[in-house]
Amino acid sequence: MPAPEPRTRIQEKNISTIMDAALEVFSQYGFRGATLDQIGRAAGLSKPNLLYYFANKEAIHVALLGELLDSWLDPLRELEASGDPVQEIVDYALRKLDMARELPRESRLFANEIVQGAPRILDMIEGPLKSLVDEKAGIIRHWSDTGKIAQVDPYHLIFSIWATTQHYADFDVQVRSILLPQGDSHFVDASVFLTHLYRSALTPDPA
Amino acid sequence: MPAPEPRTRIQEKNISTIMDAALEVFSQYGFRGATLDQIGRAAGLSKPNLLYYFANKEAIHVALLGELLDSWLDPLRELEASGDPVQEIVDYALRKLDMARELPRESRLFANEIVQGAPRILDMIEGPLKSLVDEKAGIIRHWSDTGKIAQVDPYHLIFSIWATTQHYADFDVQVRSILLPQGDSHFVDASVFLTHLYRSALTPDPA
DNA sequence: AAAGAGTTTGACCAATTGGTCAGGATCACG
DNA sequence: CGTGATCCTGACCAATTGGTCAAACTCTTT
Repeated sequence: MPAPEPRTRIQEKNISTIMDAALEVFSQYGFRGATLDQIGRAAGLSKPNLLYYFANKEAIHVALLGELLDSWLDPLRELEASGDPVQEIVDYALRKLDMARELPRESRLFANEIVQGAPRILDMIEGPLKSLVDEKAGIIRHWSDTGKIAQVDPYHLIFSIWATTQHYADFDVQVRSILLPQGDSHFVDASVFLTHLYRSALTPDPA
Repeated sequence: MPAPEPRTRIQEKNISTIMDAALEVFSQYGFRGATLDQIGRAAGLSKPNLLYYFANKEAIHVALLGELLDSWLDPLRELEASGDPVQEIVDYALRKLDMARELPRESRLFANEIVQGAPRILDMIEGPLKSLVDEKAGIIRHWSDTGKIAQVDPYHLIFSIWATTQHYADFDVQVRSILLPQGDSHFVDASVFLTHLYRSALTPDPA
C-alpha cells in the first residue's frame, strides 16, 4: 500500500530535510502551533516548495508519525519470551530510557499528539500499537502466572515503563529545572533508580 | 501582589465561567491551538466580553495556571515526615492517582505547557514547585539514610510518581485504546499495581 | 426615576496562516 | 545541445484570529 518511495535524489534529500525540520517544529509546538513558515525556515526551503513535496500541513505530520511509530516501538519488540524474565523487563525499561535521552523530539511529538486526543493517529494506536502491546503483555502474564516474576498486571507494568522513561523527554524542562544537571548526567541516576524500581517490584517472593 | 479580588457578583460568576471554559479548551488544544472564539463559545460569552475581563489570551492562560498550580501540589504537601515512611509515599502516589482521575483536564493543561517547554510558567517551576520538591526530597532522603526505606534517589522517586500517575490523565486516549475499560474501572487495577510497585521498591531489605 | 458605574456586543481591523498558481530556473538524458 | 521533466519561487488569495472601539444596554444606588 505505501508505494511512494522517493525517486530522484533531490526528492530524497528534500523530503528527509523536510521531515527533520517538521520533527523539530511539530515536537516543540504541536500540530496546530507549528506553521509551514517555521518548518520551511527550519528546512531552508520556501513554503510553496514544502507543498510541492507534501499535499498539505497534515500530510507532513501524518508522514512523520507513521515513519516514527515503528522505530518507537522497537524496544518493546525486542522483549523476548526466551530471556530471563526480570532482566528482560529491566532491559526494556533501560532501552526505553536510552531512547528518551537520544530521541527526545520523537517522544515529545507523540506526547503532544496523544495529550491532545491523538486525532491523527488514533488508528495506529488502536491497530499496530495495541497488537504489539497485547502480544508482549501475554508474555509477561505468562511469566507472572508461572512464578518467574511477581504477580503484576502486565498492562499497567508497561504503562509505568512508558511513563517513567518518556517523562525524561516529555517533561525535560521540569526535570532540568529541579535537578539542574550538567548535560545528561541525570540519566545515569535515572537508570539506577529505574533498575532498582523494576527489579524489586518484579523479583518474585521467595515464599 | 495578586490583589485583584473580583468585586461584583457578575464579575465573580463570569470570571469563574471563563476560567472553566478556558481549562476545557486549553487542556485539549494547548495554548496556541486554542482560540478565543472557542473559549467564548464554551463559556457562553462573546469574544469581546472575554476581553473585558482579561487583558488578552495569555492573561487567561497565566491566570489558570497560577490558580491551579497550588491545588496541583497539594498531594505532595501532605507528605509528612512524621508518618510511616513507606505508607506515606504509597499514599502520596495514590492521592496523585486520584487527582489524575478526578482532574484530568488540569493534568493535561500542565502537560501541554511543559511538553512545549513551559514558556509561560517556567518561573513557577523554578520557584515554588522546586522549593516544595526540594523540601520533600529532603524528608525522603532522611528516611533513606536512616534505613526507614530502601536506598533510592528521592528526586527520581518523585518523578516516577508524577509520571506513572499523570500518565492516566495525559495519555488517557492511549490507555483506553489498549485497555478498553468500562468507565474508570482501570483505575482500580492501576492503584493495585502502583501500590505493589512502590511498596516493594521502598520496603527496606531485612538484611 | 435618574444618574453613573458596570456590562455587553456588532462592526471592524491588521496580522497571520494554509494553500494556489503561473511562470521561470534547473536538471536529466537522448 | 536541446528538450522535456522536474524543481522552485514571488505574488496572490481567502479564511482565521487576536484584539479594538464606540455605542448600547443593564444594574445599582440615591
